[in-house]
Amino acid sequence: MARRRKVSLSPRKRPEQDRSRATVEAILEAAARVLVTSGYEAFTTNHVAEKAGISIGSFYQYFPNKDALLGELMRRHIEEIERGVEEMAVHAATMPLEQLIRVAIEQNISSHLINPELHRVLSEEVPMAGLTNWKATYTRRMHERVRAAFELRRSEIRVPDLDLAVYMVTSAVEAVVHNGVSAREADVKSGALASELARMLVGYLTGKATLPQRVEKSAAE
Amino acid sequence: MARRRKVSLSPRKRPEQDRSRATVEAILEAAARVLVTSGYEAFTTNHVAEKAGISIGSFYQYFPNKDALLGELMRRHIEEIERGVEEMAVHAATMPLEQLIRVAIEQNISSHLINPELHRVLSEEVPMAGLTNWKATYTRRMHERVRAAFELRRSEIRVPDLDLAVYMVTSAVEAVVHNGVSAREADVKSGALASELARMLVGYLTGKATLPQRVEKSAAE
DNA sequence: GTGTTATACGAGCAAACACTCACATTGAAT
DNA sequence: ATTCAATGTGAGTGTTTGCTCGTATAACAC
Repeated sequence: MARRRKVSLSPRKRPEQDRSRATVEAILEAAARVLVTSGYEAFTTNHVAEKAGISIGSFYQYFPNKDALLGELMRRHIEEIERGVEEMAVHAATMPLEQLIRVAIEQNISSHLINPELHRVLSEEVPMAGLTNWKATYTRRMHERVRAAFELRRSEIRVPDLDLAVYMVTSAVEAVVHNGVSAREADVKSGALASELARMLVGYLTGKATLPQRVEKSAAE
Repeated sequence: MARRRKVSLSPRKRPEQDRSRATVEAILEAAARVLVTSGYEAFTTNHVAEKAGISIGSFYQYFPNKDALLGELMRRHIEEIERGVEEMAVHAATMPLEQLIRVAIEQNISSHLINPELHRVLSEEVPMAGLTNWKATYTRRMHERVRAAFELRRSEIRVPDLDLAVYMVTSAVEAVVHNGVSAREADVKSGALASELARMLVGYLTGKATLPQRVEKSAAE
């Protein structure tokens, strides 16, 4: 691997005409496709350029280096997720805790289903060293959001340390959903995983555990 | 990066004399040290050999390729963890559910504290492609263990689907502890994280949530 | 001692890959 | 029609790095 020299992550040149904007989009699409179908191992600048149907020279007209491409890809992916979260948050602002939890879990599941394999590769395979850590920023923002929502419902919540509770809940939801998308696909689709997770978290937060509902033979979706 | 040719992961040659056994140990120690101090990026065969104080030629006497070194490192790490789990399991075989959960959580925390940074690098940075997936095997074994423990206590547990519950519990514990070791270090040390996690899981499994205990100003440990 | 095997060495090979550069083509404004 | 900036090209360069192989030394057997 040749040493990466440049640290700049911003594009070398702004595309001005439609032709070049299309080139940039083609690169980003090909990049996502390569990651999804062949994993990070096959993610080389030459390979992406080839799959995008452009020359390697054109690639470096718009991206200063490989990391910049990865960064842009990740930025867009997170942007897409946060759009969904934002919508949900507005809509759910006044919901009671129990319903809020349920809606938030379903929102998280939707995020994971936008492009599951891309999401998996981006969060598991791509080495974070050397590129702005989008994930950490996303986690922090999510933490703040959840904390605010909990504070509005503080009287219902019985935990010794609200910050710790926020950490527990976000960490558990993310892991259970993230792994569940591949390991418990059926339960994700039927809604069983979401139900169980909601029950777990509501019980934890309110101190009043609810008994599991009988789940119908999944006539869902 | 030169293409990796060999697929064999077993050592090329067995060390027979003490001298060579020491070489192998030196390599493995240096490898762990490199991963911990400089991350996977700096993990090159030449670099590891240099840090181990041996020549690159000697390295390839005992490891057919780079992945074999990573594999052996991971195998040993998981072996160490499973020794601890095994001990705990014997000791906790007849405990009531609540206590079992608590002990298991503390066991998981111990595992993460053996060598936290090595554990982090191995599970987050090292690319799994091309090396026997130890993690999947470990997860499967853990799943079976937990399932057996739950079946022994089936009457206390109120969930619609035991397998799903096993997945939820293992997934949540692993994530909360794994991330907690770096993100909530103080709460891990004080035991607050373990308490909260236990409360969460017992409530989820039994349907009877316990109220949070007043946690003393952490005179713990 | 002599022969044999295990161990150690490290210069250098071959492939991979990020990235450059000199040149070609396109498009739009004048 | 001419000009010039925007865009596109791909062979080639420099570097990294996994790994080999010819050779040297140490340990052991007799």
